[in-house]
Amino acid sequence: MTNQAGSKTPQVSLRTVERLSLYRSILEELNQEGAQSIHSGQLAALVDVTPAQVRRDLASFGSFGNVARGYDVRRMARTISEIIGTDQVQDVALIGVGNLGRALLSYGGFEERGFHVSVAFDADPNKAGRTYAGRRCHGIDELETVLRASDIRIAVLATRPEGLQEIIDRAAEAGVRGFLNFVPKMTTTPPGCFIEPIDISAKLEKLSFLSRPHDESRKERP
Amino acid sequence: MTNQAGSKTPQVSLRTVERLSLYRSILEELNQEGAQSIHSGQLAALVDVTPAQVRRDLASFGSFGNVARGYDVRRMARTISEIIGTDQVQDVALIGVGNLGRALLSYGGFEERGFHVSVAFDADPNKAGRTYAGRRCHGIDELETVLRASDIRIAVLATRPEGLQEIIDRAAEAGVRGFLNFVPKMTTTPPGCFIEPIDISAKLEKLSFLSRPHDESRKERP
DNA sequence: GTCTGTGAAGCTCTTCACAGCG
DNA sequence: CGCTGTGAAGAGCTTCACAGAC
Repeated sequence: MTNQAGSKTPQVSLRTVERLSLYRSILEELNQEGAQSIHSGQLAALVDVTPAQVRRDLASFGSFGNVARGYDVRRMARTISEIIGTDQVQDVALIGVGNLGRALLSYGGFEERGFHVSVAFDADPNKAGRTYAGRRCHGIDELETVLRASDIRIAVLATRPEGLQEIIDRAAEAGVRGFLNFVPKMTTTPPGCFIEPIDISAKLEKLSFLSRPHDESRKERP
Repeated sequence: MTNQAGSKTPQVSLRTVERLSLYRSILEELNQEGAQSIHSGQLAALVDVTPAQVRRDLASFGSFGNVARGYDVRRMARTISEIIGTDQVQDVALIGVGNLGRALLSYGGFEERGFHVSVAFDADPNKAGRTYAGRRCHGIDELETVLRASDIRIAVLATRPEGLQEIIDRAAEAGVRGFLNFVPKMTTTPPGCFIEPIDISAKLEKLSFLSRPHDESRKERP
């Protein structure tokens, strides 16, 4: 299927990657339940997309389907993990230990999916040195040192809006490449980095728009 | 540009709505700072899209720009609020008062954007009756009664995965149309409803993919 | 000159539909 | 048969580029 000659282009589209996460968690479940293989149509029904979409997504990094049996559940889950980069547990930093930050520290869901929040930071001197959900909270002044020492590449941002950009820039300088940003504030992305914003209020606004009284004529699963 | 003859189709695309949220929060800020009007290029720079995109988005619900002055900041913010449906404060229900739920209750950002978490529910009988961040927590058995009494149309889901679908179906039955779902579990959307999933681990997986070592040749702002 | 609103082009992602294989 | 992988068509969104207004 010839991507580009001898190039390093993986050419998996972002939309595809987002669905790969879905496929993987479903496949992981199926594997638990003892399923060996699955057809594109079945997987499609479980994640609510078309069978063609599933086939294309899975074919986008090579062909793994067997005509008779469909896709090997275990193998496909493993392959997706390798593509995403979660075949080994990754350490993640949490910056900002306020209400949301503490909730994230207590949240068990990350571990299941291959992420471990190993360090926490907060600008508040009263919080630095304390322990939250088993993790010691460092002061912001230790940001570079600790990030570098732990070789952290992904950080979750849950600070106040003030000074956010500076924290991003410093973390990027210390080797962090991906930021999951819960702070509703526009940011500038340092070169080579990626910021994934989660603006909860914006999602509510989207829902508000969708669920206004009128507005027949719209699909349910946007 | 003729949408459809005399129909009520607003035909604002979902992508556009998501950007409208952005525009609005920026416009609100600008208004605070005393700005009267703004050009598409300036707004575009602030939200990191092309000027053409801004013009098309804003033109998608009628023309409001003045050639000389650009767009009226105050008026545009108000118009967007009307489109989204946040021109009046909307009551929102929180279902599930665990770590994440409590963090959301303490989060002040909703009020600023026109949402008020007015009621909370939890399946745990120990939590029902207690008060969190000033809101009384109801038992799940009161779901229909309270939702109906408050005429709630949007709910935030932060429960355990078990029983999630039943809660969604019951809430939908009680008039809720939009769900902001933090629970990482596949759900079936009741007819006429909208579910906006926020899967934090999936976002981390996306970042993990993007920030793998290789992978030159990719834009920074996905 | 500057800036908006918008046809038309371009691009990306999705779906169709079928060859090929077991 | 039924299913995968995929060229080709389709749908949707973005950008270009320019007419018209000032």
